[in-house]
Amino acid sequence: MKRTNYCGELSVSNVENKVVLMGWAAKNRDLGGVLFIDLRDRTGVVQLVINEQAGGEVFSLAESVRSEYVIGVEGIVKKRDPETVNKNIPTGEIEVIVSRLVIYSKSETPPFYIEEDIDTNEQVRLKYRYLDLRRPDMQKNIITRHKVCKIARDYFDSNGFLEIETPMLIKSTPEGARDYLVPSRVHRGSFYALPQSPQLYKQLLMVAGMDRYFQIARCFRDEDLRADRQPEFTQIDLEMSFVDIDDVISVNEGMIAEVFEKTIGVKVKTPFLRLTYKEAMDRFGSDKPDTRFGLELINLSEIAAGCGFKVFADAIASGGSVRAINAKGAADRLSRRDLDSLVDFVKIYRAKGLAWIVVTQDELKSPITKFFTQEEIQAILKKTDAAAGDVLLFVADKDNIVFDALGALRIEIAKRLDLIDKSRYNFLWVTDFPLLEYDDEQKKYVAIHHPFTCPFDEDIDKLDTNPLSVRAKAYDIILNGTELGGGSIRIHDRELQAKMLSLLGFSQEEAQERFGFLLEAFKYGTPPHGGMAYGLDRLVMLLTGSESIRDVMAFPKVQNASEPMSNAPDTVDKKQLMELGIKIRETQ
RNA sequence: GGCCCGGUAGUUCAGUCGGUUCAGAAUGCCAGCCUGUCACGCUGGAGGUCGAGGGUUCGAGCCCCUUCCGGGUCGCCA
Repeated sequence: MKRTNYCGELSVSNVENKVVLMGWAAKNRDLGGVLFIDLRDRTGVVQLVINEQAGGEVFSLAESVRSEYVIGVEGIVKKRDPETVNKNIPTGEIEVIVSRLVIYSKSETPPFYIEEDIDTNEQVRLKYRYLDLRRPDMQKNIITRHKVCKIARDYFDSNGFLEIETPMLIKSTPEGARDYLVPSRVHRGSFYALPQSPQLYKQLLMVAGMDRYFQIARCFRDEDLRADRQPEFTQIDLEMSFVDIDDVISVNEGMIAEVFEKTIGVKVKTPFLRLTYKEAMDRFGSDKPDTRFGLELINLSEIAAGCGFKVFADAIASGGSVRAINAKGAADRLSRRDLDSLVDFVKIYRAKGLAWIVVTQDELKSPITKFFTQEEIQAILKKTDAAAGDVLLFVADKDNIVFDALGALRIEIAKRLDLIDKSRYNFLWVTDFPLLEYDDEQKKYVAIHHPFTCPFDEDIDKLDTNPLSVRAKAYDIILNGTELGGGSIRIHDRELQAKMLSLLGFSQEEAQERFGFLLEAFKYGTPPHGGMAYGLDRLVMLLTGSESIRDVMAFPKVQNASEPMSNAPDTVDKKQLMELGIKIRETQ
């Protein structure tokens, strides 16, 4: 038998056609003299009908079919009687009257139902991932992922980009995430690293005159996992020559618009909103703000400076700030107990506490109002636009703690009060990031983006005098509070690159040792260039409405970075280790 | 590394104060019956290392300790 059609593609237009279908038996309904089987393949399900009188052999064979048997059938497509139409499935108007049936393989009873919206422990799903992936919603996710890749490829191709592969076995980079290392057999004691991103190679491709590059690139970072983070993930990576920020942004807005329209039919408006890093932090306490709801931060430092409440006054005196969120009209939805739990919530972010004022018609309920003068209280109420029914929530600390705590609190409150409109797709760019930050632990400057990011032209002078004030030509693209991707214009000047590396604490020798090949390349004519990279998995996660990146990866890893189906990683033969010159040392 | 949540039939879960009724439900599975079902129905049946180990107790699914596994999160992720 040779397949003629897919199950889900049959319709009334196929009525009276003789068809051959292949797939998995999803459900049997044995009524005695007539037997129904739902046949499922990638495209959907269709009902098979086997009548007893149609032929004893086919019927008895069909009676032995169990869930997930792989079968092939030949039959005639028939229109169903109106009273037997199933409106719940797309093929519900027709059915296939089976005349031949082949069982290609039997199946043990699967450990969970092969259907949408199962309520099964993820551990079990991952152990039997091939069964999980057989479920329609997982198939949809994987198909969407394929479409995104295809659309991105076509888009970049038609915009003059070349798809170029870069190596997976590369030199270890000293900064950034922890590398996955691969021992070299030939060079005993030496290691390759798996790429955290194709960063240096794509820049070298620009030096090589490829002009526009893209790649759907696998990347590796040996860091702890999250719902939206895997140690092995995929980037849509691109780089362009002779461009500045606006060029990169507009090419990418076009790509995103096309992806959203062609996958989920959402028309996104371009150009996207742009926020500077400073504005994003001031208003949302985050460099990846979710703008689907309000609850913006309000800076009360001016009012609180020198006030009678020591916690506030001290925070400001030591260079920090006091900021607040006004949860409008939430007074009757946030009980005293809820407020206590919010106090605990902000402590996760190292805030020492959370002060609050509940505004009612005739009084202010709060543990802190007694520390303020009437004037100060009035100023606070005015600045926060407080009205009866509002709840004001304050954090006072160093700026970064205030932002972390209130930024997270903002989202937490929005979730609890159900303020988020899930039908919206709020894209925005965050720009004007600082180039550097000071790492107290390492006692040195570190690049916020990476060491190849170009500073603002007008800030270059300040590299020597006030490095922390230098802005970077970097940009992140944010969707609904998730960082989808980011990039930058790169340094293309050898001197400036060398200066950056020295500012980051690399000695001349170290810089030469680690990045010598890049600096060397820059001697030979380097075009101005820049680009960006998307987290493909996150993008698909948002497109499919998935809660976890694992739901859009065929074979993801779990929190301890292992893979439950194959049980990777695993020990290897002594012989393999011998060849590599590796000995496992027991640690205590 | 820290914090929070979870682990009981194949699956999803309930299990009160530690005690008879505590080895339970639903679903799935198996068998029989059934000619229009589509969550088919009816009758019957099988199915358990209560994650593991230790402790307290006359007695532990339940209390205590240790440990393993999974999820979330902080740190980490240029």
